[in-house]
Amino acid sequence: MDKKELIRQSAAEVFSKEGYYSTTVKMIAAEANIAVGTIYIYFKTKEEILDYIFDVEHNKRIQYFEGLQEHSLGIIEVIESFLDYHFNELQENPSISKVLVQEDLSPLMSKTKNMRTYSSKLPDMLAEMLKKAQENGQIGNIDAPIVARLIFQLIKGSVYISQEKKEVNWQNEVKSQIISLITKGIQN
Amino acid sequence: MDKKELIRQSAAEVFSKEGYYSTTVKMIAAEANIAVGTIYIYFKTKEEILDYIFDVEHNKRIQYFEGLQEHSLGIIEVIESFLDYHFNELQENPSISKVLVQEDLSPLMSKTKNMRTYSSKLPDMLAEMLKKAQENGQIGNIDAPIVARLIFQLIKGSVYISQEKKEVNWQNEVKSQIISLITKGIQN
Amino acid sequence: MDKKELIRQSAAEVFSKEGYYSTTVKMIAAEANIAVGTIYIYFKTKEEILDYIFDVEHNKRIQYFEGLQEHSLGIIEVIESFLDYHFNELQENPSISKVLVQEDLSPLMSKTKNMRTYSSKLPDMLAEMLKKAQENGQIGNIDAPIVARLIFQLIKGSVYISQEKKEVNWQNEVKSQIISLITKGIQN
Amino acid sequence: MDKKELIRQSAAEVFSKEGYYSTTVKMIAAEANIAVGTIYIYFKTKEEILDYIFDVEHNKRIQYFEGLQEHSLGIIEVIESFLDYHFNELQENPSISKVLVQEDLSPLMSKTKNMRTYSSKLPDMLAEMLKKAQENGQIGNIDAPIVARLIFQLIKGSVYISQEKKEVNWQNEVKSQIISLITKGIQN
DNA sequence: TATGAATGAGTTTTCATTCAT
DNA sequence: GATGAATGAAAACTCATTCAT
Repeated sequence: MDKKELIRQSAAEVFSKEGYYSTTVKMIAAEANIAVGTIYIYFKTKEEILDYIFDVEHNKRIQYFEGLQEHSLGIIEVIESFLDYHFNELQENPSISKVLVQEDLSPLMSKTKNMRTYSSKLPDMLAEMLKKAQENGQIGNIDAPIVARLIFQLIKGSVYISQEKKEVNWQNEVKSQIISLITKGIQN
Repeated sequence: MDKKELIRQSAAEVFSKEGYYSTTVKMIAAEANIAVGTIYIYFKTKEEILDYIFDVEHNKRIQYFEGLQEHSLGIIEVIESFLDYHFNELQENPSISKVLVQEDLSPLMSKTKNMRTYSSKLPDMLAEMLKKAQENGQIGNIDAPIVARLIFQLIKGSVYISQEKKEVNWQNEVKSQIISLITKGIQN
Repeated sequence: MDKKELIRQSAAEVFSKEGYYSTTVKMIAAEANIAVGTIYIYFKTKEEILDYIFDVEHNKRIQYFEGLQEHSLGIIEVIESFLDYHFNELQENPSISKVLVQEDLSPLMSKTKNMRTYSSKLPDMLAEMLKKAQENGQIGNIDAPIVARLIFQLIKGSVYISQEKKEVNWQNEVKSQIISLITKGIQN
Repeated sequence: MDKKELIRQSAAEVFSKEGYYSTTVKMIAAEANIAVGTIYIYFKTKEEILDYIFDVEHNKRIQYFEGLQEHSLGIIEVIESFLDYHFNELQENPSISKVLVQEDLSPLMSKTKNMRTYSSKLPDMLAEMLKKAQENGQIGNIDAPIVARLIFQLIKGSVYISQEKKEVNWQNEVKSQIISLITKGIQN
């Protein structure tokens, strides 16, 4: 397997369990079954690993989002689709999702470029879509940029809420409640 | 002024600017104009300071919440009141609010007992109120515990969204959009 | 004893035995019987310790030199005096003298500011004195700046030559040969 | 070109710019356009490369010196010849000369055998010649071993002095001042 | 021979915590 | 109680050296 990829996944695994700051590079190396030095062949600093995790995941989401736009779906369906994607990822890659949410929610914590860049790109894309839906009369009179951000807060928050109970039913319930809240919330 | 209180506020100030892990005890001492050693008279560890910040703030909020219950307000008014309280705090004590949200959102990150305890207490209280409102027919058919949690995610998220622009108008707009989203979202 | 002074001397001791690069901060701490961390209270980096050693020693020499100028001595006496001072230091503080010479001779090695600044100041002062002596007809037709530098090379070199044999007689002989070489060398 | 020779020159190039300790084996490999592993086919350790540079250069000088002896020149001419050789090398192979002088001047720094061996061999040969010249009455009453060493200090020092200005004139002036200083210095 | 990814011991530096004053 | 110098464990990161290809 590609070493960089191995490191990315191992790092996410440990970050999600311990948090970025409590994770040592040695831990990541142990998780990946490689030597510390090897990590530094692929990444200049520990922070760069976190950056890379964001890079990859955000790009995946942005691409997914862009893909959605081509299908001329209603705004509700778009949000629903994205939530599906999100919950799917959460189940398949719980560690990476957790890292993504965890660190993204503390923008004050890290000064990394990537994190800042991405953390507004996705909401901005959604805002754009909300605006169009508004012009089409699909949804009510809302402040698109703010509501877009609120929606992402709900999506991110779902990671924590999901964690409280492990049952699949709970996760589905969380998703359906978010959908319901948003659907009704953006109507006129 | 009470030393413990001085430390709490100074710590919150620095935590909010630098994040918990990047803050050194020396920085807190400098901010408080006292010696490092003094901090260790009032707190056993650095983590205990963070704990204490949570302790105080959560208690304030819980008390405020309990106070609200006595006034037999409608659920929407309760939420609105709490949001008022929250945004007021955000303006008066931006640093403490930021710390509260920042570190609370990463339950995975810190192993502190207090934080875990509190982070579900407030949602549980709100869930209780939502349930009653539901029984009264005030609101629609929702999953109270989940929705309560989602509402708190929105409140927490508002700290970040508020930060994007400094204007008071923006803050008011954020608040009103949250209210609107929730109000419509929990109707039948 | 002053801690900074203790560190300076301990560092010089180890540097002189092992060389700057082969010396670890742990070694310095061990030599000084203190903890590594203590060193970092007084110095920001390992390099700063070297810098400080230079700072102190060069300043001593510059002051000594300036003191000599007030006594309106002949140029030969000045050089002789400085050599006396130099050999005296060499005997009393062999480690510091060695470090001084060792690292000063490798200007390419360290990019430190102090070292560069000082390493030409002393020769420049001597050049000035040589020039005046020349104008007075005390000495012959030489290129003052170059000869000043050559004289310092001889002085520095004497540290190594002195090391070959430990006998005091050898050291005296080295000194007297340097004096003789210079005295005759700068005559007409 | 011979690989070992290529490595020697590339290493000298980098050593002269960065100093021995700040040079990594990777840098040498990059300079030579070969792989790190290749270096370890020809040299067992990094130190051995430095050793080899000394080896080659000292041998060149010793051979040159031995060649001089066959021409039954006067001592002054011998020194002058050697200086010519030295300054010529300095212009043609500045990097190697710098390394030679830089690292050789710190016998305390490296524990290498070769360096120690050579650093006294050349002075010893010169001392021998001085002694004979003394017996012939060519020069005055000096301490041959010491003066021989002082002469080499001047030669080595010239590398640094030469560096201060790039003009050829300056280099010539340095050489002529050294000759003059020695010539007059060893007369009776 | 030649390669360069992998190794891990060893380095500098930081910082929570202690304790003599 | 208050101080802040001292501590040393632990962190991030480096780099000479090895070895499978």
